[in-house]
Amino acid sequence: MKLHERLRELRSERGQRLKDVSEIAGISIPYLSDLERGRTNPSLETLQTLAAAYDLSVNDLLAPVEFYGDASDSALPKGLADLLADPVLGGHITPDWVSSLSRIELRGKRPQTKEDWYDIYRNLKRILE
Amino acid sequence: MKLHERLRELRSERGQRLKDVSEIAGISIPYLSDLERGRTNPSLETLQTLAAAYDLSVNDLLAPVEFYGDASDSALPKGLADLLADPVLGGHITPDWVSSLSRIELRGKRPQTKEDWYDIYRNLKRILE
DNA sequence: AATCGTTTACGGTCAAGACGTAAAACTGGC
DNA sequence: GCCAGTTTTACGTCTTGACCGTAAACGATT
Repeated sequence: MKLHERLRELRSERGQRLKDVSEIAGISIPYLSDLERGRTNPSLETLQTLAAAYDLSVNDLLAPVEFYGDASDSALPKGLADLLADPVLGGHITPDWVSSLSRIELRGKRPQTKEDWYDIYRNLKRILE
Repeated sequence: MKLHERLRELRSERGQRLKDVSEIAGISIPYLSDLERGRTNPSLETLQTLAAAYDLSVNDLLAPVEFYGDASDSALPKGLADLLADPVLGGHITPDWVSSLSRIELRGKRPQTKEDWYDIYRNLKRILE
């Protein structure tokens, strides 16, 4: 997901108009429109005021955004790829689950084996679906 | 922690010189120095190349950085905040775990109750630690 | 002190962030 | 259909500040 898509998502999620966010954030309407269409990028300072307008931290605002060369989306975690390749255990796992699972990590550490991934998958599935 | 402190931290952690990072990232030495002293802020694009130079995602680079008006607590998923407030179940959960758990979602959906969060936490902890 | 390696200070430039105005694209009512 | 009102987009302009090059300052070693 690109940054400008994220920005539009946040606003439409809340059912706000450009005018509303513009007034809250103190940013002009045309510029907001430009940002949401990817015509230009916000400075870090503008990012902060936008995050504040949506009551988010900058980190949370950026969390779903894939930057070019992001380590996480270039390759699947090792064991997860194995799980997906396993027709019986992982053959039916959908792409949204893959992207959800791919984000799991603690200080750069991740599950290693396909069994571990499967275990996590089943546990999350039980709770989230 | 300010962004410029974070940048200096990353470089000194790795024992690199301005020259080293400069060559890896393709950024001039004086400008790197400026960034690390807070004389100027990087553009989002420069942030990405810096994150790549340190082999981090942009989110991980920014994770310890406190922006003005950070509202990270308000962005915590509902039940997760409850879990953290629970002294016996969640009192000992560390910040890196919180940020790790916060990323869990499927198509915008997340665990709702503190019991669900705790269940996931224990399951992940067993595998990741 | 002199030389070498590293970091900082300082100006200049030019891309692009941000805005204002105005046109375009909806939306609903008549 | 047409028209009024609202919301979004296109475009031109200004101005800030990101980024660089050069040179000076700092430090260590001999």
